[in-house]
Amino acid sequence: MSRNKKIDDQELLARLFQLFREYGFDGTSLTQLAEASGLKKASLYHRFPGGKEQMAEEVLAYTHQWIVDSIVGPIQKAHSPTRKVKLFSSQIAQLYDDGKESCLLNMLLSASQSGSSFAQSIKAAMRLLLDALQSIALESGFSSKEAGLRAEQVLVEVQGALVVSRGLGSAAPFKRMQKRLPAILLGDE
Amino acid sequence: MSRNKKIDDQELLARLFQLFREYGFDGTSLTQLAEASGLKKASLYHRFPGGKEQMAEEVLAYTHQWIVDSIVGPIQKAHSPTRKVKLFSSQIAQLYDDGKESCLLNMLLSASQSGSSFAQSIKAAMRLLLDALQSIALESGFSSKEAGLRAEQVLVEVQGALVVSRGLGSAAPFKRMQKRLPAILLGDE
DNA sequence: GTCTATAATATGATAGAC
DNA sequence: GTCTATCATATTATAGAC
Repeated sequence: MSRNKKIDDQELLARLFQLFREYGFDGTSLTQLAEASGLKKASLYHRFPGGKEQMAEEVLAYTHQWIVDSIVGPIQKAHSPTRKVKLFSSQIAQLYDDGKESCLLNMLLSASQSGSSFAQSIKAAMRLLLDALQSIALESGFSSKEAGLRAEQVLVEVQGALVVSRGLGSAAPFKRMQKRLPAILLGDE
Repeated sequence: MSRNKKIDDQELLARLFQLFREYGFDGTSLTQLAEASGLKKASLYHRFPGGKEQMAEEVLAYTHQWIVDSIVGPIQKAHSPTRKVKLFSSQIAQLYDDGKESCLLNMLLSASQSGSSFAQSIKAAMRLLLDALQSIALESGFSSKEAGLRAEQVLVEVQGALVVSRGLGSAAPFKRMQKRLPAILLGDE
């Protein structure tokens, strides 16, 4: 029934995701989005009647689901806090290509005030990550409050490492951040 | 001799800085830059023949100097590592308005690949901060290598806290990050 | 140094055929 | 669902008067 589609929704969103995360909302043009997807502008508007803004919103939803499927899910299934941290570490390394790629949430934060409601989706995605991280710290024996603080610290370190790694043009800060994660979440300080 | 200028260079750059840091390079239009500076577009081109790109480059240079004058300088003059950390903490709180404002370096990182050489200026500014932070850790008794790592960790935490604070719409992560700084740089862990 | 006026182009978006 | 063609507007940038 939907074999008329030149490109399926998942692959389409994946292509748009790449552009928005590299150039941000304002830095990405419909021409780029059309080229990357292999569709003409008018076709993109057929798939996203809300235009560029809807594209970015759906890319955010796509990212939200990626976090659920590739971070939250696997972590829940892992059998020990140590394994969970390792999983988290390897999954973000994949998502950000060892710190060479930026974070979509950070890139769309700029356009957040521009009327649209990216802010809400960004906040929801961050909360998703915070909850997953807090559950690890809880299982490690920390109090609920302390686990929450450590989850936040991890999110801060991840986001910061991405900025610094890109700023310095080196993956080293990201990798060193990865090494600090176990101590923060498991408490081996 | 330059009382013909409607607005002096420092004030002009300060206005452009505000826009670039809030909306990024692509998100800031010449119309906005003109309005914020009180100059017409053509006048902006007279001051910045290289156009918007030159404006952003000079704003980066302006930021570089701000770091030298308001971070590096005061830290050098402070008499103890504890005072230096306090100074750093209060200066970044001022620069980022307690985490409510974003970092120009992060915002211009997106446009870095777009041909221009923002990357170099961003890297230089980060190195400036890293050097100042490392000098504090060194004075605290850490080895050169360990001091370098802790300086990097602080920069990572600052950048990350800004992203997370804006993402969650709360100044709390930034403030909690500030509380962690003394332990990292002075070693009270 | 600043201005009005304007150019050249890119942008987001739509109409209508297939 | 995708396309060609097109629109209206916003964008960066320049020419030339004051």
